[in-house]
Amino acid sequence: MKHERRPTLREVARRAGVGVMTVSRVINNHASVQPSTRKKVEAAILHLGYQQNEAARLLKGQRAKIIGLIVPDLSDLFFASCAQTVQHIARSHGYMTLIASSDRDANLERAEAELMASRMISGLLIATSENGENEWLRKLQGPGLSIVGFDRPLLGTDASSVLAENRIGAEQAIQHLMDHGHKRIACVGYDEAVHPVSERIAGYTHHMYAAGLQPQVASGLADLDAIRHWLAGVLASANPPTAIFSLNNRTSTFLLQALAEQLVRVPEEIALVGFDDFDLASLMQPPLTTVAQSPVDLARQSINLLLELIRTQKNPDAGSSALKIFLPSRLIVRSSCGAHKTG
Amino acid sequence: MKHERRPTLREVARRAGVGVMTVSRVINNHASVQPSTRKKVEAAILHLGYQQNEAARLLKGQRAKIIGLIVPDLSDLFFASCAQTVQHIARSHGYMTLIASSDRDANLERAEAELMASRMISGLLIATSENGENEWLRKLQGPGLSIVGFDRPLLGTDASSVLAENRIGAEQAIQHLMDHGHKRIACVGYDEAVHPVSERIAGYTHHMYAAGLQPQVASGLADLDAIRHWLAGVLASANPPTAIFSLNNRTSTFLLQALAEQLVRVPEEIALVGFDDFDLASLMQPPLTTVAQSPVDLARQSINLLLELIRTQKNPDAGSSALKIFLPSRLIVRSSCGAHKTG
DNA sequence: TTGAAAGCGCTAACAG
DNA sequence: CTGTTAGCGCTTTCAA
Repeated sequence: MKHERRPTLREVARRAGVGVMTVSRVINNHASVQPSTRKKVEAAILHLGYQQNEAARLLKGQRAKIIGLIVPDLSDLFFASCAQTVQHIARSHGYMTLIASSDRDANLERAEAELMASRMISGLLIATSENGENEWLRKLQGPGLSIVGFDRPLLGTDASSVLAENRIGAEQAIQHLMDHGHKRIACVGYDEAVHPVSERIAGYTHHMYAAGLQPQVASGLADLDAIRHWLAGVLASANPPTAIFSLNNRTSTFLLQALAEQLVRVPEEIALVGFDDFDLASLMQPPLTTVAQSPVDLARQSINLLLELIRTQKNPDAGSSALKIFLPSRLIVRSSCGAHKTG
Repeated sequence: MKHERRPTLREVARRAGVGVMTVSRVINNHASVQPSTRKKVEAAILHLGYQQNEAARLLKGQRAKIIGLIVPDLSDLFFASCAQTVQHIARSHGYMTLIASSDRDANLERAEAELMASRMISGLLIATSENGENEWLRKLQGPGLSIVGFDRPLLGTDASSVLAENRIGAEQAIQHLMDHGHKRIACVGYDEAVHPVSERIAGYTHHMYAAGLQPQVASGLADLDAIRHWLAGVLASANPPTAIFSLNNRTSTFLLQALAEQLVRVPEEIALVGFDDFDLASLMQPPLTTVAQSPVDLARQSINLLLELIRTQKNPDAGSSALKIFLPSRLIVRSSCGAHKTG
């Protein structure tokens, strides 16, 4: 089989009996082209199966019809769902998606972002792992490259971001527990440096204080053993908590496991509410009450915003400040909180 | 802030006091360049922070340092883990990764693949959703574009693929159940048209026959209600199965749920082994015995093979046939199969 | 071993 | 409204 070169603009032009610029104009929906001419050109394009050569466009300084997506960890189901949605919507707008995991490393994230930028992507969607100010990002935000943050704000830049209502979500959870009479509510988890988690902790803490209760947060507990150890400790204390607010879905399942091991009945002896819903939450024993946030909604809003920025070429150079869009979180009441009685 | 153009080959050449071609040669490690010249050029490159302009290279017919990855569903944890690994290894070799979900649609898959190919990617990694012959893929396999399949073979092409031992995995599971005295073993699941699942069914069926037992497969059961209905049916039958082999991890969890609802004790009354391990399998009640296959290994082997093909530019045009690499699966014995006693 | 020239396919700028 | 020209930054070809 012979290697067929793809037809070029020139060939289309010749076949349509016009100049190359006319064809270029037709393709880019530029200015006015006589309808009759346009017809001829379109016929030729169709006949030859012409497709733009992006490399040539790039060389002329145009942007690639590609958006970049950077997440902390692609094998995290939350971000995987985001990626699925982003890619889906991007495609429907004619964009392909370049993906990268930052492995929770701000330096790697920066390197990936710069690599993407050097490839002339049109937009960058980023769930940053940079917990501090993001100075380098500002420099990438050149003309033509739109940037949107999601799940975590882009501190120190004027890029907009789409975030979940982590504070309010935590308050909902705590309030629910309070409504059921709990006063000693512990807060457990890890990754407290990342924005969503720190917001949850803040929501918890403030809400406890507001109710005149003493917050009690145990952070840095990332694995089952750490949870076991912490649990044994509080169970042996004078006034063990009657309820636990778990900051991550991993800790939620570990807590369930550890509580079962220590023969603590949930929710009778200790109630549990976890942040972040997950597939199997309803199949746990007992079914887990969670604060849910939808990765699909988050991703949809983010990519739509990004596409909108690309379309309008709104360069926030003019000192416009970072817009923050918050998405609601929702308390899904199952059994582990004690609101429904199990068996 | 002024928009700084990136330095070009010409500028490097001028600074080094040589011609552009010399610089190009240095960059591409071409033929012989006088060491002293090379030194000067390298210094200039470093000083100016020169980076290649890929668009220009593409225009000259070179391949982009990009690999494409197509999976059926990015929000499936198995494929998400693959994506994470692929991207990780690709990056370490200087490649970025373009990703797409085919949404289990062979036509969409084809469109994505062609789009990627038209972007001059160097390699394509694909877990195909085309259950039949893959004629169009053959045409993409031009010179310069290497293709590797993973998880599912690329039928009708001479592209190699990396697969899991689905048949043997199923046999392991069935044999384990037989070793514990089970004779009436049902096989339940869905997606029986996709290669890995059909292989599991084949493994199950053959192994049952080989042991002189009657296979009993119920397929197309994709949700909890379907599972419930099926279970109620078999429980009411004259000779209900004493063990179930679940083809998908979704069905495994649904079965656990349905069995609990019908007050069937696992593993005492019915034993259960599921295909595909997952994060929470060990935290289920009872902990699930599963046949595990590692997405990380699968992805690693696949991307490494692909990178090797790219490196050697092995064009299988010469009629070399599709190589198939099989990765072992592993039976993880927990409690649901009855080998360990719970409580 | 090195350099000069040609041109990949496209679009911006200018002519007509 | 339409066509011509001039490169974008690189690599291939050919000459020195």
